[in-house]
Amino acid sequence: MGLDPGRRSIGARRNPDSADAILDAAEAVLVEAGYSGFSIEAVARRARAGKPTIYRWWPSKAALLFDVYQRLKRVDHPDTGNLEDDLVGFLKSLFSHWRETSSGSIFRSLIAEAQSDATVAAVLAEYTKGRHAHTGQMVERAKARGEVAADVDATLVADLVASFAWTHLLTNRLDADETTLRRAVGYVLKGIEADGSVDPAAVRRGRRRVIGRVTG
Amino acid sequence: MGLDPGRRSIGARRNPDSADAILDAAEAVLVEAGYSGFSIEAVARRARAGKPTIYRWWPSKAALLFDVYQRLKRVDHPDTGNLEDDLVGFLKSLFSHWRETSSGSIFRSLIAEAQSDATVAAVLAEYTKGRHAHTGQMVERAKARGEVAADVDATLVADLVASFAWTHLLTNRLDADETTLRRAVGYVLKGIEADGSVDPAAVRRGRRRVIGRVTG
DNA sequence: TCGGCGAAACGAAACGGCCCGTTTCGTGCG
DNA sequence: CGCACGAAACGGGCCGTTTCGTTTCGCCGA
Repeated sequence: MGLDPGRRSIGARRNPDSADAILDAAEAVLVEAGYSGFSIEAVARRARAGKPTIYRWWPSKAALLFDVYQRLKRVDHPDTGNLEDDLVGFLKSLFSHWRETSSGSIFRSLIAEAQSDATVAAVLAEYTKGRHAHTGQMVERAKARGEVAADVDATLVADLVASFAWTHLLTNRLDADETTLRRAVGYVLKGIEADGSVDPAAVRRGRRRVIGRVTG
Repeated sequence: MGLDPGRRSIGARRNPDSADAILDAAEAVLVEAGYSGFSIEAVARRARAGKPTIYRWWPSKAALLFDVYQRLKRVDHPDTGNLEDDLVGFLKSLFSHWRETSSGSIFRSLIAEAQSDATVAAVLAEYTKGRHAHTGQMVERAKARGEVAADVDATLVADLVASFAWTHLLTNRLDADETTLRRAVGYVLKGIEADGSVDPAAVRRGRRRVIGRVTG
């Protein structure tokens, strides 16, 4: 990960469970006081630990955040044999995971931190790249089934779906119901014209009418 | 907006251009030092102004940020008569606007700030709600043209497109070329099965049946 | 028309408070 | 002994507020 390089290095004699206590405290502080109240000093106070101890194990606030986030393991998403169900299930469980554990707050904080710390941004970029690849596998499986065309950009589809999740996390809209999630995924997979109920002539008419009404 | 309530109130005698100088300084500090270097004291130093002057006019750092952002007017997007072109043009000009002015840095900072300040989050939510409505108008126009079904959720489409823009801003990926933007918009409008030659039977097999679509 | 007065906004400086990241010191344990 | 630890304190920065003396106008009476 690159954010906690020297951790558990060879020379380290011991680390009883103070590290775990610190991670516990960090999570608690983050949940109770929010990102604005999340400081190394606050974590140290809560863990009854010294600041130098924290700095010995984590080089930055973000590294600590990242470790806290990764402690909360995420459920792996089953292969339903159908891309839409795969993606809806993914969003559903991700939303509830973010809502019902402290993961949501922590990940929000990580994204915020990345906006003011380039090294965090780099780590976050690498992490999300991996996540996108993972989500993209759902599309790849659909390709293998012949469900979608082989030239579909799986990463881009993952990007669209993950982007939807990110902004809903960042703007306190994790309460979207399954119908909305399914509709959103449906748009990406089948488009908004999917059932062909639209008069093609009208569409063609609309496309030709390009002139005029510029400034809006 | 609610973030700068007393500004230019009746009793205010004058505000020569110190306010503008402060906004200029704020923008400059943000561009040169980034969000992490953006502090009221730094802005005051740069503007050769006193901190109380800044606090007299803006109640918080975020309010100042918001004013700086709104000073940079955005081009209104022309009606091309075609939804795909409307949305691609929207993304293209938004990306270049974020890339080539300081708007990108500022908006990133606003989003980050919203993660630790609830009042900022509320203002940002209202702002983006309005932006979504604006983007949704493109879909509504397409409905009026008969280009898309009348029961399409215009806000949700706007949400998908804007989410894509947000995450690309937040993860330093504003360099997407027009092909990628067009492909992303194409997925949302026409689905991922539209751009390739795929066996329709296989598609239908994988697809869930859509029932009861109401036509306009 | 003009001069002066006072209110309001200003720049500068300093306040207590919090947090940063680091250093020092005494303790406990292998 | 050697090392990790908790605790305390370091200088530095920014927070939001207060105080102080100055400047800039609007108002009003001469």
